Amino acid sequence: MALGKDYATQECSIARALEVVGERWTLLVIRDALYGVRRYNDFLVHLGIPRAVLAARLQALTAEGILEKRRYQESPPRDEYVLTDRGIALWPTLRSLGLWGREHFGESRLRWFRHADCGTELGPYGECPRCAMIVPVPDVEMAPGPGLDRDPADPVSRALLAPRRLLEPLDTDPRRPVDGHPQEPEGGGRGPGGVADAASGSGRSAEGRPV
Amino acid sequence: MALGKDYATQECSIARALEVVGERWTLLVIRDALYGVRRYNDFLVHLGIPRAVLAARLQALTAEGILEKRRYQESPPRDEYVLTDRGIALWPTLRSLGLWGREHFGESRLRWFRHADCGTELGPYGECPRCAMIVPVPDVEMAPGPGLDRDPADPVSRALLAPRRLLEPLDTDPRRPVDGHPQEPEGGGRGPGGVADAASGSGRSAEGRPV
DNA sequence: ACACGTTGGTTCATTGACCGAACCCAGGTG
DNA sequence: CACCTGGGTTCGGTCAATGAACCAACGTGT
Repeated sequence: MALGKDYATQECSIARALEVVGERWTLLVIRDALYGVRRYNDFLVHLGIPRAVLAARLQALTAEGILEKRRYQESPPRDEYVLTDRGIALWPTLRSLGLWGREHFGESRLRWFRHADCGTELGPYGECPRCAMIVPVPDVEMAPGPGLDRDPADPVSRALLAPRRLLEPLDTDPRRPVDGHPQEPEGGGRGPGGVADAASGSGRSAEGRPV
Repeated sequence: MALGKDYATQECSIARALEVVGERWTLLVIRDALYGVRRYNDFLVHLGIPRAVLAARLQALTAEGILEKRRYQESPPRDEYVLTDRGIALWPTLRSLGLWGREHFGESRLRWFRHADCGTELGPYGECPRCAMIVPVPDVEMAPGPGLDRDPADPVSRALLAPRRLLEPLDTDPRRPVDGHPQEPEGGGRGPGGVADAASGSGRSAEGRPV
């Protein structure tokens, strides 16, 4: 990896982490993966990243055990890149970084993050203030804020406008069948409806509060 | 800044943040600043960063309001770079990133971070489990762990071996007069009553916040 | 007086990463 | 059989990073 030569002399977990995710685009790829992006082409159009760079990043992240490449259909062989636990564990870091960016450089709020179970907006550490717990990543619901463009050009941004849970597979092609939900085997009335389920919770939006 | 052209199209606070701190070396400079490094030469020898790159990073960080360049002596004019509140606010992000690096790629523990008031090790979000509060950055005490090299080559790493609070100015030159900051004799056992300084009390905005 | 060290830079040639565009290939589709 | 889509690889041009050298202001030793 590019940074290894120099960062290796740093005896520091931060430097070690940056060797893995510190290159350009890498954290944005992981962010997109948290948002549900899984396919090469979706990363490509959403990030506007050069193809060669994206291929290199996906390969490196797979080699580091942050993404997992897996085939989701055979007939025309198609692969998707899914976050592993190691990748999902970066959520607090990205949450923290995004919060810092908004507080110090953002003019208006672009996205809300709420606890899907109760609709309460997450605190700075990804906790639900009402439930007094750290919200598991699949239970974080993402919704567009007032500052977000309501009519983006690319289909991935368009698909991300609907309120949705983190990690929920993004479907930009309606013909593609939704393969069984990897997470949330929870029973309470929350069926494997995917996008439709998240949209049905839009009535809770009034409960969100600005920080 | 280098990444602005492409990241600007990303409507995302994470991308915004990465425009500011996403370039190579930048987060390591901020990490060192949190550890108490303040002088050009100390950054240089500790990071092993090319001089031109360090100068560019320090200038950019100063322009972004993350560092503040200030003169600490006149006779030979000498400047130091000190973290602003905006820079200190990156502590949770760096803490989170370092934790991820250690848990997933670190073989042994390199540093401890404790609540200086009670000696309890910090939790994953920078909180003190015993006091049930987010520990203000100047009250975080850093101590070397078992995996850290006990006899490093450069004087900055050597100075960082002593247990010390974050933001406490590092002094690699014993002749340098300490301006208003009580200086810690090396190797000293330390108690909760110690150092009460840390740069005009910045970073205490979250003091006592329950978690 | 004068050489030399320290701090904080700048300049410069070389290297390496990033960039966009073009090309490629396997497997459908009309 | 031409053409489209997904998922890449290849290739020249550009731009930033690198390390070494140079610079300048000030102090210190002799």
